[in-house]
Amino acid sequence: MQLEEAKYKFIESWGTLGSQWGINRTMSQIHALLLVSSKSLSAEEIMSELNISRGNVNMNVRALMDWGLLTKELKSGDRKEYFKAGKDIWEIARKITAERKKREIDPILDVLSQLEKETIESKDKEGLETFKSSISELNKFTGRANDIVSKFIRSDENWFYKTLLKIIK
Amino acid sequence: MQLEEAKYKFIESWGTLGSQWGINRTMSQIHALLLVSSKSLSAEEIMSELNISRGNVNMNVRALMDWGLLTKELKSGDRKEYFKAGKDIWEIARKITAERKKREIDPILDVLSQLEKETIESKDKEGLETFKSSISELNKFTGRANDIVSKFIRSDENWFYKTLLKIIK
DNA sequence: ATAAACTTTCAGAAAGTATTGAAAGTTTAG
DNA sequence: CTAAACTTTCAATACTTTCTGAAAGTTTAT
Repeated sequence: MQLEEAKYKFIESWGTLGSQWGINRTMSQIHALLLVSSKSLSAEEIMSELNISRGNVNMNVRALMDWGLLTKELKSGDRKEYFKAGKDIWEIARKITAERKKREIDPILDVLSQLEKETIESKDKEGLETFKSSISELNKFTGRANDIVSKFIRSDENWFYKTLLKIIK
Repeated sequence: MQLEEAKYKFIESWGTLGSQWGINRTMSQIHALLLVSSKSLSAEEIMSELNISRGNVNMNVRALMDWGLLTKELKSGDRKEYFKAGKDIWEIARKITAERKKREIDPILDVLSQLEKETIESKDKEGLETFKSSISELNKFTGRANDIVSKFIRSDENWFYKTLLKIIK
């Protein structure tokens, strides 16, 4: 298989994965492209590699920089901006996790804790009890999940390996 | 706050969470509704609680049953079908995890392992090396994540608590 | 057997998201 | 200063996903 074909396959799959995760397809594809590329690429090059418009490249490259997954690189004697992806998978994983925690876990935890504090009234005693206990269970679970995730975000690779050993036992 | 209002808030947030996860909003809302409900509900009741159509209820209730999150219940002397959500959060988490692993991790692992086995050719030696090492790192990482997830899916609540203690230390 | 009570299906409509491309904005070299 | 080289923005458009509702299908009681 030729390198170009292999890259294409990978970019394709990574894009699909991203879209299942609520991350836009193009954003994942740009990330994938830069992840397996040995050199940084200009907007122009990304456009032609992925057959997408200038505007689309610009938007998604900015989003990827917000996530901390891409950095700009300026080459001397060239006015173009070049983009480069960090290659450390653990760091990538931590950054994606951090961003997703912020978007997904934090808001639901807010709602759950707020609902748990709230005094809720109802004539339907059984319904009230079910509601309260469901919310309380969910809150407990989500809180724990959040603790693990937070720990992971702050961790280094080494910690992860050690923990992994403990888990797999 | 009245129970109805609290329920509505919860259903709303849960639906939003779901849609960020690539799970359809209505599906998450139906699940949320049944999760905090003390009694099982008919299609009719779900329709009017969530203001959605008969067809929509039917489709999503079936999807939820496929995920193993809902069960049908038949009441004697009544021809309607009633639906009921499992209340055990750990079990819910395991089921959702299993379903997502199947949809998300397994396919990408397939692609990654296939690409890693493949003999890839290119004149661009540096590009080739970067590609191979990225794929290999990703494959290692994804494989490990998969092991943890698989373990979790097969685990019971007890195992989870113990592991959690080890992780948090 | 059949009609009432219910469930399922699915084509078209509506809603939600992503993409384009051209115009506006910015930076830099000379 | 200004023109060329680039980046950013955003309204219009294309694409994707979800939802509706009416028709078709199924089951059950009599």
